[in-house]
Amino acid sequence: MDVSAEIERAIEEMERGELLSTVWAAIDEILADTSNPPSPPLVPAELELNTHPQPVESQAEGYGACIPMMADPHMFEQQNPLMAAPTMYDGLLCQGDIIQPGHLYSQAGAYSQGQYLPYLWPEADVPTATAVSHPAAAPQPCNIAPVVKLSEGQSLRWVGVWNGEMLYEVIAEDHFAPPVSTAPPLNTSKSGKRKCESQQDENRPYVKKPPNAFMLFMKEQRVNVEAELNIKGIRTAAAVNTVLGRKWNSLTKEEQAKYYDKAEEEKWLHAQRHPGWTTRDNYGKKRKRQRKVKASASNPEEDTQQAKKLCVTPVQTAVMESSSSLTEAPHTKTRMMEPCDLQTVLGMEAPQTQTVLVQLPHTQTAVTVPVFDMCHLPQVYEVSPASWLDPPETASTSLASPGPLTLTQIESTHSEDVGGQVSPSDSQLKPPSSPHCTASAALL
DNA sequence: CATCCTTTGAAGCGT
DNA sequence: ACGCTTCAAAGGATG
Repeated sequence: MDVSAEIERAIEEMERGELLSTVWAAIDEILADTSNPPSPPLVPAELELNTHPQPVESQAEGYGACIPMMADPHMFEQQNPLMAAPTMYDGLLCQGDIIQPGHLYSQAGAYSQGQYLPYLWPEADVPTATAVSHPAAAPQPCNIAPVVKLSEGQSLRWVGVWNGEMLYEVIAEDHFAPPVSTAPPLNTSKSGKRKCESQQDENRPYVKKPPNAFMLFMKEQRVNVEAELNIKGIRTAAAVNTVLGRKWNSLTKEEQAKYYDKAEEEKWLHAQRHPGWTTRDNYGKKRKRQRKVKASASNPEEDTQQAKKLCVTPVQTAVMESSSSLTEAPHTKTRMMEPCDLQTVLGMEAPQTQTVLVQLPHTQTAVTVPVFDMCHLPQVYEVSPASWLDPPETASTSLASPGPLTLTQIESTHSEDVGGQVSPSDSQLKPPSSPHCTASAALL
């Protein structure tokens, strides 16, 4: 017997409010199974969500290094084309006051030098319109990390993205102390040198710049060029790079565009993994020998101070991801996050997960209230766009024609899967290229 | 062992 | 705004 079909049929016969209650009851039930102490009361259908800026304390580092939610309430007022359609998350989380991925990104804004990357949460001085446009048409997040209030004394706090999915932690309101990150340094370069000076001071990894288009091209073509040059007895990297530079310049715009797109994608991912990071953090850390000698000779202590100053950004983990019609945005593709990245985000081992797909009525996309229980068998709920289950539609028709409400128990995945880079998003229900917006929650 | 060399592009920095 | 500097990758060469 197909359990999913049975559930779907039962759901179709239910009233909406009853259904929502049932959904949340199911969620709560799993929470109760996986949490200790017991889960809070059932969340009412009129789920209260707090999208206003939430002061987050004790998050300067580690797992809790969630973004400072210093947001501007007006950010949610920014119009996104997606929002012209029926609200995503309608009913469950929307009602005009819920997490709306489309609102997590602002539309307008220039990506200018010296400002912030699209996905950054500057510490204090960001005006409302700091949002940046992703050159590759990615949506832009606003400077908000919403806190979803689940019920009395319990909320979801966004902690980052894992495998392209939003991760939330379930937080008790009296339990805001985040675990200390055990994430290993991200610098996996074989040399291990050139770490940020302040890393040792603040135990923070040196985050390298994302590669630009040419770097990606070099990476891809290096082997070929090396093979060619090796025949001639030329093996120095400098010589190879010279050839690669010529090859790059001989490419057509269309050929180069592929690498520019990829670079934008890499940049976006990089910012997802390292919110708050800018190239400024590395600036001056890798000086030429001459400069370094000069600097250290002049005032080494000042250098150290400068290094500290340059690397003040905490490891922030909150990243939002949009979805829907922005199917061409690089970030909408299915991605694998290394276990160590998950550690960076969550500050702990990749959890075992159980996934539930919830498709909401009158919605084209639904919200996720997935839960990671780090102590027991974690539960992950995944709410996916209706398009995952329905035949392909255009974005507009999909928005205009809400799909049926379904609640599907998908499957359980285990930490081995995560370690093997199989994530909740790898559910067979989801076409890899489908737009999606999901969230996960860590239950602490 | 740290840095140079060599390329292009992105971004920081100083003027 | 403009120009210069730094850093991304690579690995042999150099100090």
